[in-house]
Amino acid sequence: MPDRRARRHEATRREILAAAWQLARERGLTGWSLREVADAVGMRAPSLYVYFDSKDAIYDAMFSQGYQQLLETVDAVPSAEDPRTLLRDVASAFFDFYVSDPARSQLLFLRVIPGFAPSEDSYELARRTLERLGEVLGSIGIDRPEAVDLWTAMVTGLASQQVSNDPGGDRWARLIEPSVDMFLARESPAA
Amino acid sequence: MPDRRARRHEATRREILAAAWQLARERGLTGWSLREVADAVGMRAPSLYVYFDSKDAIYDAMFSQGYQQLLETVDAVPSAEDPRTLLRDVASAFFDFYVSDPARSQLLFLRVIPGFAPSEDSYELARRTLERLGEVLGSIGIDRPEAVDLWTAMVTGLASQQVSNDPGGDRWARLIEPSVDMFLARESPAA
DNA sequence: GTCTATAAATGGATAGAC
DNA sequence: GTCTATCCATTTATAGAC
Repeated sequence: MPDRRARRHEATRREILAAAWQLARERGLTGWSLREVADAVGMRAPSLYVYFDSKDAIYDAMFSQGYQQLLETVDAVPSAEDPRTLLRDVASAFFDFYVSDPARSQLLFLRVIPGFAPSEDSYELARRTLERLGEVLGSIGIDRPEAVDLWTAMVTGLASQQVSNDPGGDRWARLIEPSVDMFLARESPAA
Repeated sequence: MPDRRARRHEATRREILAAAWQLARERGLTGWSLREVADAVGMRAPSLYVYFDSKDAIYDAMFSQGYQQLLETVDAVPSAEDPRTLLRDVASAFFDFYVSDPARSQLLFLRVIPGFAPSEDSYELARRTLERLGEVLGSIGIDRPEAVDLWTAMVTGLASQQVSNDPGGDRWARLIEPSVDMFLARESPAA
């Protein structure tokens, strides 16, 4: 049972990540230091290096965790036969995901941190997550790559505008349904 | 003619801003220091304080300059009677503006710099610029606020995806025309 | 695994001579 | 207006004792 120590180690890693997320939400994705993370978990900064090789390694773990959460979010959308229903549900889920944590969205969807690039593994997870999103759209016949690209642009655009220009409001949230209708009118006129 | 000195002062300010833009493009919006800006213009860092009160003051001037450029970009779009033509031109102009300088786009459209907020004046310029954009859309009958919001979300979404997921390519650029058609099909079915 | 101590660098900003 | 000198804070990261 050598797992005892390994499990504790993993738990502490998670605790550190949770503290980093909290700080990122409060002061911006790049607005926190290792000292502050250490304080938040009751450690001194150097001790963090037992769990992460560098600050960028923390960002990388956050990146990975964020895409894991997105994957779960996508998978949690109830399947539906009706394209309109499914599209609305997926769009809402993604929109909420994006808006509920703008710092996370900056990390996952924008290149905001100077010098940081996700590791190979993390990038692969991101790729798989977006691929899954494509599969969900494919399940209702949206399978042209251009259609998928158009859909992602539309939904990320709505969410990004909501965050930047009406934080806390619903000015762009209210446009999800009209957008879905607009999209469907083009992509599956039969429906 | 006390302008001599004032004009030189203004010219140096512009030179400093140009250096800051250059560094922002090369190393990311927040990936540069005052020392580096000073080096780039052949000064020492403290001398910059003759021209700007702080680093945030430089960001504020960049913010203002960026929206000024966007205003000019919008105004440079040839007026057209045909909605489809005008929408395509405005969308392309905005898309190019966004994609051609991602660091500028982060500054203007995303809240990326911890602790920085534009001054009252700069914010007012931003507001006026976006208002102008609304007027251009209004000139072809797109005047419902929801329609304008939907349009901005769509175009910023396309540009943002282009920058993040296919830098240097045209994967989302090719979707501008289809997007405009999709939008028009909804907003002015008569056309 | 956690600590103290400290390196080593960098950051923005100020004081004061010239 | 520009400089040198320097402050003072902060940062990430390492060394080594416990």
